Amino acid sequence: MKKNQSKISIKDIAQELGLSITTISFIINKKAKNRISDEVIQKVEAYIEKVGYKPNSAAQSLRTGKTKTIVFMVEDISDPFFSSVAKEMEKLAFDSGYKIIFCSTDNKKSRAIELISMFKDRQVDAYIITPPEDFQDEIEQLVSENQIVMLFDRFYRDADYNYVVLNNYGSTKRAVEYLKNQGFKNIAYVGLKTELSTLTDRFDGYKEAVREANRENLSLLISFDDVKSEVGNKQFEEFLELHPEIDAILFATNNLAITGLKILKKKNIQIPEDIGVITFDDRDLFELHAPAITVMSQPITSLAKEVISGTLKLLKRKHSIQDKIQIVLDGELIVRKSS
Amino acid sequence: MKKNQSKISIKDIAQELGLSITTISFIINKKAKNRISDEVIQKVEAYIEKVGYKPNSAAQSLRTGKTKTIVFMVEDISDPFFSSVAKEMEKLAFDSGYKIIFCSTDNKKSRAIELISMFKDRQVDAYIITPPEDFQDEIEQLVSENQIVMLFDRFYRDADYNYVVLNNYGSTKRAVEYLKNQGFKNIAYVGLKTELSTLTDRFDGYKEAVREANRENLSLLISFDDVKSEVGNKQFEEFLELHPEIDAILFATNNLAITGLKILKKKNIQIPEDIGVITFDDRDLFELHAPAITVMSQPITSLAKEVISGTLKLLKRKHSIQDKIQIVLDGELIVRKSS
DNA sequence: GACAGTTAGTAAAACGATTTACTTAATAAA
DNA sequence: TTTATTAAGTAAATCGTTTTACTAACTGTC
Repeated sequence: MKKNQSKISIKDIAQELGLSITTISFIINKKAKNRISDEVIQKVEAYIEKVGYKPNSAAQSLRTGKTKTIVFMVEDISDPFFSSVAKEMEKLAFDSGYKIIFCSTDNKKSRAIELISMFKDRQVDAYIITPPEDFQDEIEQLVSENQIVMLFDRFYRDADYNYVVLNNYGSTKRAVEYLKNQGFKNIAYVGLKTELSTLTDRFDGYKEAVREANRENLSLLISFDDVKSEVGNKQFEEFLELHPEIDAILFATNNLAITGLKILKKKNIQIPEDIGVITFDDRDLFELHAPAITVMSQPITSLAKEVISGTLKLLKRKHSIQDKIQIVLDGELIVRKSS
Repeated sequence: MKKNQSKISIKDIAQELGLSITTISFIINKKAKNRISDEVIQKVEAYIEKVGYKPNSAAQSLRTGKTKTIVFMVEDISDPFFSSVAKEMEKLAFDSGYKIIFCSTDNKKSRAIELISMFKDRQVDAYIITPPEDFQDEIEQLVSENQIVMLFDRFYRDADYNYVVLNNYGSTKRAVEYLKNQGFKNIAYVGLKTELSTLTDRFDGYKEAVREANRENLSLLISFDDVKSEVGNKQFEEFLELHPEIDAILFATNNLAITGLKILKKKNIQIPEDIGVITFDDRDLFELHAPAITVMSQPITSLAKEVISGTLKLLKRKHSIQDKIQIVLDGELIVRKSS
């Protein structure tokens, strides 16, 4: 009674109740209707409840080929945006009986390949991926192997995959137009030097907005690795010196904004008097900042909801040759003191 | 060649090479020495490499009872402290062939119980847990079922479990002493109303430090649910009004500090001229704040390293009746302008 | 040349579920 | 009474590993 209690299997239940394994299995899987009498069903269910039986998931996986596990391959799980989404996703998935495994690529292609290879061969039912740069071949490969793949945060405009992303183009355009309406004339864009759709779309939105306003394109693109380094700082400082006419800046990511705000503070530039500021992604830091920073915020909860419900929908499908799930959500402008 | 390629098993390899399943398995598991000829070993390894065979983990789990999975049950995965630790942990664990499943309890006992029940019965090799309040019985239960349990961030002083925690008592004491040495006289403590060791130890450290300095205990404890609400704001404001003598505040968590800084700003209290500030946990927000905030920072990387290496050590043990793994790390004081 | 000892390998029983293809008894239809 | 139909349940194969307990051939020793 001490050591043996460790595990109770379907077989034990069958033996105890004088039934066959098949019968128990049918009942557990709700396939007992028109096969097994209500009386027996009740008896078995009561017994299962009583002893707290839980099926062994390894055995289930082996037999069915499904693991009830979803991988969420993210750029960086310690980034507040991704970790907030992750938290919401986790909850929704768990309630549907799925576990989520998170992993960070740091936007490194090699790391991402490594991770996918770890999960290959059916250890996982679906992949939710924020692909690093130059990753379309790997996505294509995964899809061609009939894996379920959902892209998140970034996607490939020319290819037909499942995705949930922000309307980066439109949201950026709206942000620039807001700045314009506030009376700012020379609006600069500080973004990342990358081919990720998230950032190229934001840049395109900016360019279109300034074009429509007959204004000059004043932009600085910093490479991903330099954002938090001295190199990035220097580039930003030089950019400011080169363009004294700038009276507002749109930062394309929260990390860029943090770097930028440090420099602005250092140079004693007043916000919003000297330069107005707006940035992507809300963080409590921006609310607390002096002055509080206007942001284009991503709808975390809705994004998470769409990603999970979409992925679960894909998991339920019999044939993969159906319409793709493609969701685009708008950002929300939260106006504060900085612009 | 198209559909059948889906999976390749040990059996296929055995057949293809005219060997037995056993032989292949031995070679894969490095148990072939003194059993199988080098020639055969080489041939098999080459073939495995060539076809890119990966063992089916469900079958392995079923047979061995191990899932190569660790659960990290955390208070809130979207909290920067926990998500930073999570990221480091994930990396270390993955490199040892373990997957990590994260989940958030929101410090709710009921949610934690729910989650544990989901993972019960060997779906998981080990639990890393930041227990919510009043959770010792559940931990005890888990341990008594011979599950591997590692407590993180908080622990039970009177019970003998595995844990990795910060030296909260000593770190807080040091922080107070630093304030004292900086010339602050009336040092207040703003903490959480909770029995979690993390917070009680910090409070104890504070009390001891002011006692040694023959100073008054000026403290406010806010309950967890009120921190980000109006109730919390009001309590803090009243506290300040009640104690105009306060010239420095130690915040016990970053969330408390954020709330507090908002109020201080609203009341136009100058930092550090009117009141000096120091808080637990470093966040980029504190560095960027005007003025930059002095913090008692937790050694994220070391904490993650200790947790994972400790857990892996436990996983390797044959007998659970060995010494517990109990690690206590010191915080690092990062001095900035606020004190 | 008989015996033990080593070397190189294999057969087969698990692990715990799911599922197909039965059996048997009772009922309804002809 | 015979036959077809339905209801209620079960036997056994299978998923892909790991591992125990073997066999068979060879080597060396006395």
